[in-house]
Amino acid sequence: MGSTMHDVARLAGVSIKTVSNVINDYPHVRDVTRNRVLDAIGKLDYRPNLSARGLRSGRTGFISLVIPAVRENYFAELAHAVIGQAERHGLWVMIEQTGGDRKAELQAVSGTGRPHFVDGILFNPVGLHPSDVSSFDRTVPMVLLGERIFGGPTDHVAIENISAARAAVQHLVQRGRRRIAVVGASLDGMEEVGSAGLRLQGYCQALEEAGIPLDPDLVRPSGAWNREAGALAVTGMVEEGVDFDAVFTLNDTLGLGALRGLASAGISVPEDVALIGFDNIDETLYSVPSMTTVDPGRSSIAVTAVDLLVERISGKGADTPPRTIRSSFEIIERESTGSAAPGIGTAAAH
Amino acid sequence: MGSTMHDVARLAGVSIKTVSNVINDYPHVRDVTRNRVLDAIGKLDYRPNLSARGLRSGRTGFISLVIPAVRENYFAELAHAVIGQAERHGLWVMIEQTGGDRKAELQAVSGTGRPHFVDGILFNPVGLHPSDVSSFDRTVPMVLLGERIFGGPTDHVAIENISAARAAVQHLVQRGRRRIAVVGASLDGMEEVGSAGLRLQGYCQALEEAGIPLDPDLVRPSGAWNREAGALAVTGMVEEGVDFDAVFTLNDTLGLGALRGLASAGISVPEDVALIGFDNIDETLYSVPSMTTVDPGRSSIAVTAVDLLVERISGKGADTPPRTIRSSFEIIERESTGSAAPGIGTAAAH
DNA sequence: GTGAAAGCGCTAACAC
DNA sequence: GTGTTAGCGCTTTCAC
Repeated sequence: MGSTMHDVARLAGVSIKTVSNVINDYPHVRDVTRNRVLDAIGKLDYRPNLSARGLRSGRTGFISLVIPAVRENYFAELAHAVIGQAERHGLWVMIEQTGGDRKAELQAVSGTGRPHFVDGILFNPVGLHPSDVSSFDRTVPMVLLGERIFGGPTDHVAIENISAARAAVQHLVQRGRRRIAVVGASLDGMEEVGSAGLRLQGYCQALEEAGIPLDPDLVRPSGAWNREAGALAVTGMVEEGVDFDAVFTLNDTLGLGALRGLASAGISVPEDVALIGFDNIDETLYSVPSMTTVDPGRSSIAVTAVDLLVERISGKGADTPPRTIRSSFEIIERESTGSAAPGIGTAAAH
Repeated sequence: MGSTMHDVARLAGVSIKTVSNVINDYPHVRDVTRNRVLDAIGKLDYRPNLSARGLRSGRTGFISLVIPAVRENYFAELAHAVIGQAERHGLWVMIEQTGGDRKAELQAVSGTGRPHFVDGILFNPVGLHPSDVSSFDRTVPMVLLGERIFGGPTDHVAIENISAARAAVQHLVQRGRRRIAVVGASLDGMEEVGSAGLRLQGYCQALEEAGIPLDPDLVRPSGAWNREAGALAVTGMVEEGVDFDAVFTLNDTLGLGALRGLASAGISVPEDVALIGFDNIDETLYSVPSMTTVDPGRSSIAVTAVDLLVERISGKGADTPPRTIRSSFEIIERESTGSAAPGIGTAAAH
């Protein structure tokens, strides 16, 4: 083990309290004393023991970020933003992965079985039912990200899934597309309040507004939201001879896979088929063709969420009722919906 | 605060020691007693306080993974693998980002100023000099990942940068390419032992073996190893009228950017220019065209590294000298170097 | 097989 | 402005 406060105090010829004062930036310490202490700290290579501090103060300086998987780009970028903002508040972030599984999410967030450790939780649910809010851990502050789970006991930074998805489809409609496929959800799941259900609702609303009838053949479920599923969804449509001139993938990763699938099928984007994604992950800028997508305001989500959490942790506004902040989205137009005449290729073959 | 061991002990009608025994799976506890304790734990929703446990036992159950940025796909995938393997040993992982900056890396890993907390450190250096090993924190077990920094005081899971890079270039040579550009390093930095320098050495060796003279115009430095830099590097060559029929990007992200840049320039891959990357990140499978790359054996690196670290933490083999494990690499051939006649396009214009 | 008690390193009253 | 001291919740040695 390393040296302790006592060692530092002894070497500096002061009491342990003074050492503590210096470390915690307590203002009323004379410069001479402070320097003596800092000297001793340097000499001994002293580092505070976080366990002891946590035990005593009830604060550990850690928050946890509960997400499906860092490996998914959207969450990697979210984590990046969260870590950065947390650092500004002097907080460390530990990442807890759930795999998007409802049970694992409940486990992570109900606190059951989880040792008591973090000062707060940032939670991006994916598989949860709205009724699950009742089993949230109430003993530690929590902020919800992403989904809109209304009436929960916690603060919530919500993505405007429905209106953002509607805007995405409107973007395609405005470019003359009529046979717009959606990848990543099934009509059965539309009642659900996860991203899938909500974004699908937005899709339906946009079609209705444009007077385009809903064609079930164009609604393509996909198990996971990964590249493989995206590729399979579009090649599936091609094999089945489904006629389509545009694709709205419910996230960018599906979109990147779809782009890949379309290329394999010899379908050119955006000439034959236009494509729009959702998330604005880094890669969409560098795909071939670059991908039009919906930016859900990820970095502002991270900043807002961390700030809300810090406020709750600090106890300020303990009596403030749960707040819901809606993040603002934006369509980022790139090549995959750019220019060119719509509806040739597979669509023309119809 | 939640309930403590005392509460559980009182409710179960046993002593605090017995509760501790149950929690820590101490074998000699009667089933009746154990069940009574477990009941009480359930009723009180008791969760052990990790700070207290850490303070008392000297173990926190956390290891830290020090990487440039989760946001970079390679590291996101590495983190994923590490978290999974750590879980198997009952360890949590906290991610520390350095931005690839030498100072930040030293800071993260020298321990100076960092509170004493984790049981072990997994460190993937990127900007470090070999001499920096002297300032490593020796008070906590550490395993180095990736670079080959010889003679350090720690275990080390090394990527075979030189031979893997040589194999990548050989792969291009075998497909008839002669004007092979390399993106991501400069000849000035070849003496350095970072990934860039080592991989560049492999490039040079392969050329020499193939009897291809080194053309400085084909060695393209790039500040960062991101998509943008990859795109700029290839468009830069096109604008300068440099003749090339293949590109070796020192990582996949550069490669994805290069693919994008080549597409923008109207150069087709692999017909005009073949491309090979390094890392085998998920996306290379779904890029258009799919990307040939070097798989450095990431998941086995993660498993090996965590296992080595756990061994050091547990104190087993405390007298074992530092070990270096070399991970085995593999060329994953995909479309970007597949088929087709080499050296047309820009190369033919030469 | 279970209990009593010491103490890990720190923070925060409270004295002075 | 600095020192004394109690105790956070747990593990662990040692009795019994």
